[in-house]
Amino acid sequence: MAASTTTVIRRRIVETLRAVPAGTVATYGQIAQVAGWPRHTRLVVRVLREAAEGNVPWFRIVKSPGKIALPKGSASRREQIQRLRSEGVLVNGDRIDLDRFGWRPELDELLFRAPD
DNA sequence: AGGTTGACGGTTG
DNA sequence: GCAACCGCCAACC
Repeated sequence: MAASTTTVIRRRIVETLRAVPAGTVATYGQIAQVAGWPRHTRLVVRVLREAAEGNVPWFRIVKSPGKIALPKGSASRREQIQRLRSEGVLVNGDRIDLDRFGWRPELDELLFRAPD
């Protein structure tokens, strides 16, 4: 059976989400870009909402300025902050310093590269 | 088929 | 720094 294009894109997005290491955060746009579909950030949002149950680290995804996207006062927002802190990510109010905790896929490559 | 809806993002004032 | 505005695109009326 032929998979629709969006299904393929969603699969790539899920793969990318799973690649975000613990102790780091990625932005919605970043996930879309790394997945290879840079204009599909809104699809990332959808996938995230649906996969809140799946084995996807939904709590490691934040807005581009490093701010928590979930509505203030929501239980899910508190859960996200708690989960992030529990793996060592510093959360000041609703912001995270991306320079320190932002995911850098390039660095992951270094880890897997054979030493010179 | 056409309008609305978002856990968004870059740009602008 | 922030908020409004527009561009984006699949899902859902």
